Order: sequence, then C-alpha cells, then structure tokens
Amino acid sequence: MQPEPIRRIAHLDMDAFYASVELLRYPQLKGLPVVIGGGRRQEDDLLGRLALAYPAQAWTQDDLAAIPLDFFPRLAAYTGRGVITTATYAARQFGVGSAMGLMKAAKLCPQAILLPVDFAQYRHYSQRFKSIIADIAPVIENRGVDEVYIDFTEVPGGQREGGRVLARLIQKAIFDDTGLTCSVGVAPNKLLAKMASEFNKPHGISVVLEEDLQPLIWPLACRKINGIGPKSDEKLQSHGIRTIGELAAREVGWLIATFGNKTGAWLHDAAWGRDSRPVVTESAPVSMSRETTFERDLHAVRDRAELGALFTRLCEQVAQDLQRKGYVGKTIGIKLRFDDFSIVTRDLTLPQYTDDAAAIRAAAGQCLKRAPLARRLRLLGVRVGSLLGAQEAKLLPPPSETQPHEPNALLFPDD
DNA sequence: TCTGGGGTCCTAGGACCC
DNA sequence: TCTGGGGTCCTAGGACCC
Repeated sequence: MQPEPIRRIAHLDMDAFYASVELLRYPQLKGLPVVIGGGRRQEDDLLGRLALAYPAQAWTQDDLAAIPLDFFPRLAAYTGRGVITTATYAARQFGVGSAMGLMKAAKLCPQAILLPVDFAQYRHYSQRFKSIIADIAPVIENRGVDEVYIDFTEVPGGQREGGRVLARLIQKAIFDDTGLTCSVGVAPNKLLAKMASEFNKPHGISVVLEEDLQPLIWPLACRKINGIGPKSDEKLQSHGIRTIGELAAREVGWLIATFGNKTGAWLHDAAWGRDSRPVVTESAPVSMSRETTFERDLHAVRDRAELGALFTRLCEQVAQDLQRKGYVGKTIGIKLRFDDFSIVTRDLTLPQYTDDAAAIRAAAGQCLKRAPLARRLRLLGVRVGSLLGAQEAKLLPPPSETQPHEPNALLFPDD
C-alpha cells in the first residue's frame, strides 16, 4: 500500500503584476514611483507624443524603452474620477495604493508617473504565466488575472520540502520566460496557502505545515483571512477579537449565535486552519456586466439624451461580450450609483434566454422605470445573469405562449 | 479633489407550488 | 380564534475579492 499523499496546495501571486508588466515595456521607469489607473485619456499615447516631437522618424513599439522620462505624464497633471489600479513599490512608499482616488494620490506623490491600464497586455502575460504553470502542475484554479491556486499533491516532486522545491521550480520557470516575479505559499489547504503567499513578498516562497498554525497564523489579524473584510473585522473587533488566535479561542456555539449558522461555523473552521475546498480547474460564468462612471453626474431628466445613449451602449457591450463568449442569459439587471454614492439595483427575469442587445435594452428599460431617479446619477451599469451556454440553451424547450394561470388550481390544490 | 470595473456568494422576504 | 411546511424562483441589497 502506498501511503496517502499529504495534501499540498499552493497559492501563487504575481508581484505587482500590472506595474511589472509595464516595466517590461518601459524599463526606464525601474525604481521610480509609477501609478497605473485612470485611462480615458488620449494624450497618454506615448508613441503619438514621440511622433509629434520627432516627426521625421517612424516610431514603433520597439522604441518604447527609449522614450525619455519627460514624455511620461505625471500624476500631478491628472484631472478626473479615476482610481489607482496598482502602484510600484517605489510609489507605495508615498502612501499611495490600490483603489485610492488619483486626485488624492496626486497630493501624496505628484511626481509619480501615471500610466493608463492596458488590460490586453496584462491578459497576454496572464495567459503566459498560467500556461507555464500548467506545463508543470496541471491542476490550477484561476483567481483573476494575477493569482492562481495550484494543487501540488499529486505532482511529481510536489511533496519535497513541503512543496518548496516545486514552488521554486515554477517561480524560476515563470521568471525565465517572462522576467516577472511571483510569491508562492504552500500549505495544507487554500485558506492557509493564500495567507502563506503573503509572508515573503516579493519573490518569496513560504511553506506552512499543520504545526505552524499556532506560531505563524494565530498572531495574524483576522483581516488576513480571505473572506473577512472591513465589516466582519469591525464586528469581530467590537467583541474584542483582533487576531486569528483570539478568534480560535471562542466557542463555536458563541460564534454561531453571534454571526449566524454558516458564518459562525466558517469563522471557527478558518481560525483553526481548516478548509476542505478543492482546487477547481473549470467554472462557468454566472453573470456578465458593463458599467461606467460618468465624467460628471447626470440627471435622469435634464441629461436624458446623453444617459439614453450611454445606456444603449452598455447593453450593446454586454450583448457583444455574451455573443463573443457564447453565453445567453435571462435575468437582466441595472445598477445605479447616485451622487451620494448610494447604490440601487433592479432586475427582471425574462421568459427566455437572450444575448440580443435590443432585448437586453428593452428589459433594462423596464428595470429603470422601477428605480428612483430624483438624485443625480454617477454610475450606470447593465448586467445579464442566470447564464447558460448558448449551445445548451438551444436544446431547451420554448417557453409557453400563455401564462398557465388557472384560478381553479389555486382553489383546489392537488394535495 | 473623495471613492473604478468586473465578478461571486449570501441573506431574506414574498410568490408560488405541492 | 387560528392561521403547516417544505422547495424553488424572483428580487434587492450587501459583503467581499481581484
């Protein structure tokens, strides 16, 4: 009998992914504070600016690395509603970071270089590093563009030094191919692996074993648990619970009474490092959406034409996304964010699945009629949910024409 | 000068059904 | 004076994550 292999799960996190990808193209920015975000602005086209300054020369992508620093836009010049998507370590020294408004960041670090987000480029490198991992360890779960979970358990060498050897191999393979660094945590499950990958950033590896729970995990703040956000953390703190160890010390019964059945039991398990979720290699999307924050707040009546055009465009974009990816959906929803930042959603489930822009627009229009529109709007979004693969939807029986609404059925139920 | 965009999952009440 | 009990779908809001 072979001994049962020990479950080893890795969490791999690319270091400052967007910023590092930008540095591959613009190595002259290395070590400088760089902020990525915003991105509505035409004047950010660096090659265009280069061509304006030196019209005699034909500039290509290969010249990006030669663009002088003065050509790069600075944070100080930014006006608008954008936020920081990510920032280099040099920029973070100034206290700027993800999700911070660019205008606020400009006060902290006006000299930082501002680059618009380039998702096509990030997706390209994302696919590349994931395919490198897949060649070495095939059981991978996507967690967005720059993170994955990897099941090391059955991979040859995955058990050596608790997973450290395989982590090192993957790290090196990614770096050799892309020049990008990542941090890896290896642990008995996803929960602990996720925490472990943060221990040695950047370019670190850390291995967590069962017996490390008390010395390494329990001293950490509860907020380090993936799934405990600002609200839950605040509630925990209000009960005097700051660290994971303090959480582990509470009776599971008390946690259930205080946080509800599901959350209470989960909090207890998490604090004790227990998590049996598998690494899921494939998953179907549940919804697709498009939303946009306006340059200025719009009023439903006064800016009706502008709003209507934006609304239609969002519907067309979602429809395109659905068609391109081969999905149809039947729950159409809208999202409104008002000038006071309050959010309202409305949705409507159609009798049949659709990926048609006009059908989505009509249903979304019905939703809009049910929404309060006194306040000025800051954001408008359109969502299609209850998705189904377009091929599977074709096999479905058509919806019945008439509503089967027979009063007798209500008066005389079958049972 | 506040605060993006694209997602997932959970809860909770009401409708509806058996 | 008494009003079940599940299951599923729909809708709205909210927490959280990348």
